[in-house]
Formats: sequence, C-alpha cells, structure tokens
Amino acid sequence: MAIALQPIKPKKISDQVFEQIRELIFRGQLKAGQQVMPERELAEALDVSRTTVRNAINKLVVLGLLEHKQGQGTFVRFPDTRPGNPVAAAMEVEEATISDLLEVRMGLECNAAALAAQRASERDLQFMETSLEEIRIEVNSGRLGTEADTAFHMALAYATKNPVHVYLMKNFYDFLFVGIKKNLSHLYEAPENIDQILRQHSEIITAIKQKDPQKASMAMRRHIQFVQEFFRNRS
Amino acid sequence: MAIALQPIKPKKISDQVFEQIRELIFRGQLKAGQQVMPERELAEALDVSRTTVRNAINKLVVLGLLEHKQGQGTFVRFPDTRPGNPVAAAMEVEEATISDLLEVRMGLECNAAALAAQRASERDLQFMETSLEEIRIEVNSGRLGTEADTAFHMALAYATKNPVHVYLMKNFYDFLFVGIKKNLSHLYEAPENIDQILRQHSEIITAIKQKDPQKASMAMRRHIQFVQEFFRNRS
DNA sequence: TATTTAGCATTGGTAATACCAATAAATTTT
DNA sequence: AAAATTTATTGGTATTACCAATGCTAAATA
Repeated sequence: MAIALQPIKPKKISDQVFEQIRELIFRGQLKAGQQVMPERELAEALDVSRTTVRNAINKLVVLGLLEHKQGQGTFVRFPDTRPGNPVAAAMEVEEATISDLLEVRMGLECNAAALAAQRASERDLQFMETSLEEIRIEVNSGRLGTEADTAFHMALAYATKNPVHVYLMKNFYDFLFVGIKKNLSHLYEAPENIDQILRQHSEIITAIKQKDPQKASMAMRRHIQFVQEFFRNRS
Repeated sequence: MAIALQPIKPKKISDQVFEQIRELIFRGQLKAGQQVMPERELAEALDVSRTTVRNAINKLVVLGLLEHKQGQGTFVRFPDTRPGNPVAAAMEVEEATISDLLEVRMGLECNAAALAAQRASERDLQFMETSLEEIRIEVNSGRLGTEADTAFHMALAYATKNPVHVYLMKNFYDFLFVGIKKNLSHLYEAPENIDQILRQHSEIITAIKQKDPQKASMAMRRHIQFVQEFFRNRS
C-alpha cells in the first residue's frame, strides 16, 4: 500500500518551543532588552517540562538571541551586540591580560602595517593622519584620545585592503581594544609618554607613505614594544 | 577594608565540559565522523550529571560541531559540511581569497611560532608531532591530511599559552580549515610539494624545540611563503 | 532617623532518576 | 535462508529536589 500518509511531525518538542519563542522575538512581541517569562512559568504555560523549555532557551542563548542572567532572568539581546560576540564574557573567563592582548597585536598589526605600506591609498593615509590629529586635539584638551586611537588602528586595518584582516579586526575589535581602553588612561597620565606615542604613530604613517613594508612593520613593532614596556614597569 | 581579594569566578560546569570536548575536536583527538562517548559514560567519567553533559553537548550541536542521532549516538561533523558556517559565509560575502587568508596567517602564525618557541611544553610538542605524523599517514594513504594539518596549527596556537591568541584561533578555526583544505587539494596535484610541506612543518617543530623564536618565526614564514608562491604561479 | 544587615522570594544551574523513542544488532520464528 | 521479533544501546523528555546568584524588604543597629 502506497497511500501517502501524512508524515507526522517528527520534530523534537524542544525545537517546537524554540521556534515559538524565536517567532516572538522576530515578530517583535519580545522586544530587545525585555525579560522573557521564567522557565517555570513557560513550562506550565506550554504544558511541557522545564527541561524542555530549558533546552529551547539554551539554543536561543547559544545563537545569541537571548541572554541568561542567573538570579534575574533571561533577556532578549540587542541585535547590534548580537553577532558572534561572546567577547565580553570570554574576556572575563579567559583571564586575558593586557600583555596577552599586546602580544597578539604585535603579530597582527606589524603585518598589517607592512601590507598597508604596499597598498594604502591617499584616502587611507588621510584617515590615519586625521585620527592622529584628533588624538593630539583630544590630549591637548585634557581628555584621552582613546576613541581616536582605536580609529587610527582601524584605519590601518582598512588600508591593508585585506578583507580577512578587516573581518578579524571588526569582529575582535572589542576584544583587542577594550582592555587597552580601560588601561590607556594610565599610559596617558604621564605627559612625556604622549609625545612618544604620537611620534611613534607618526613614524608608522611616514613609513607607509614611503611604501616601505619593513620600516612600517618595525615602526609598529617599536610602538607596541613601548606600550609593553610601560605596562611591564607598572606591574 | 580594601584588601583586593581575588573574586572567584565559578564558570558554569557545563561550559567547562563544553570547552574540554571542543578542545578534543580542535586538537584532532575527536576526528570528523567519529562518535563521541555516550552521554551516560561521559557523565560518569567526568563525575557530573548527565544533564550537565547534555547541556555542553547541545551547545556544540547548536554551534554545528556535533550532530545528534537518536538511537545511534552523537558524532563529530565534517567541518566543510557545516550549515551556515559563519566564517565561510563571510569569506563569500567579503570576496576573500586564499591569498588574503594566507596574508593574515603570516602575521598571526609567525608570531605564534615565536611565542611557542618560548613557552611550548613537552605536551604541546607531542601534539604537534602527532599531528605531523598523522598528516604523513593520511598522505601516504592517498588522502589529504586536512584535519591533521588543522590540528597541527591549533596545537601551535595552544602552545603559545596566550589566551587571546587561542581565542582568536578557536573562532578562526573554520576559516583556517577551509583555507587549508583548499590549499592541500590544489597542492596535491603536484605530489612533490607534499614533501616540501612536511619538511617545513618539521622545521617549525625543530625550531620550537630549540626554543629559538627567530628561527621558528622564519620557518613559519618560509612555509607560508611557499604556499603563497604556489597559488601565485597557478593563477 | 539613617544605615546596615539579615532574611526571603525569585530565577537560572545542577543533580538524580525514571521512562519514552528511535536505531541497530542479536535472536527467534517461519 | 528470510522474515519477524526481541533486546541492548543511546538520545529525548519528564519530574523532583536542591544549589547559587540577584534584588527586594524588613529587621537590627548605630
């Protein structure tokens, strides 16, 4: 007998719950930042076990749509902080130090400087010089030019014309710079350091202008080494 | 009183299990297609509840690293058949080429090799040599040792002892794999290249054994340059 | 009274156990 | 020998209990 029987839904219950909640989020009935019903209530409302609800919610958490907060509840994440960004959490968990961050930047950015020296357009150079100028202004106004500083390094990333490098820097921007930002205040407290740093940045730009990869890489190396030294001495 | 007590950070148990299993996959100790231990056995072996193991595994399933098959077991997915591989997708969107990937790896991995030369433990070296040996076996059997090759580079990442670098490479894993797979499949057209590659990997290990950062970095540089040259000549 | 402290309620995290459901292999039956 | 059945294994769901973190509230204290 070949009667086309209705192939019953072989779906896992937890997946059905998952779909329902996700729908609520997509439809905007669960807005960003809002708290979702507690697991216990959801379980009763849907007449399934808390275990099942839990699996569904966990899936949404892993996908970055929801966020667990023990003792408070589960909340809808804001879309702009969603894509692949367990960064902040990872930062806490991984015990990453400023030193660790600088080590990685040494490899990544020296290479980027060398690439930029081969490919940077006039526009790229202008962006970098603008950022450098903004740092000067900020610092002279008594503020710290952290924003401008990161802008400089992002401009460098774009100047490599390498989409993979840009992708990395975009996605790990927080991870690579957040630690620096927090501690940059100390570095900028000593005015004599500021001149050093400005000069180092300037040297990087000069080397890129001259289209000298070796020189650019070395300039970046000296810059990062300087920062490394600073943090080594104060800890 | 302002004694800076060390604020304990109790990671979730399920996340610890998650990390362990994921590391087994990255290191190649759990190969693609292979079945992982049943949840009940894992729970007993790790001395945690099955619930916890379940949560950890579920997370890996959602991330696409594992695959559930009711009545059979849980299996390691083949990296290139992962649905919605975020990095691979990004590679399409960003129009990234193998050449772009190799450029970034040049910066990241040369630096990693230098760090590993300063910090690699015996265990790290063993992992690298095991991976290298597995590549040999795979190649001699007519297959291409893409997974073993990836495991080698992950082992190098772990050997740096730098949590930021490890974190980057973990999230870079798919990208790395895709790149390596394409590398090898094309390099395989000229078998004499395989010997070159094996020797280059061997030189990297040797340099790390000798705790010579410069040499390790240079060995890695030569390796990547070799692959770059190959792709330059065939396009 | 103002502040601190302690306790309580809420909510996610883990555990233990039992049973359901699907699959594959072994066994029995035809 | 082939087919049907049973059995063992393994993931899926349910239930219950308790732990752990957070925030609120009321009691205790200065």
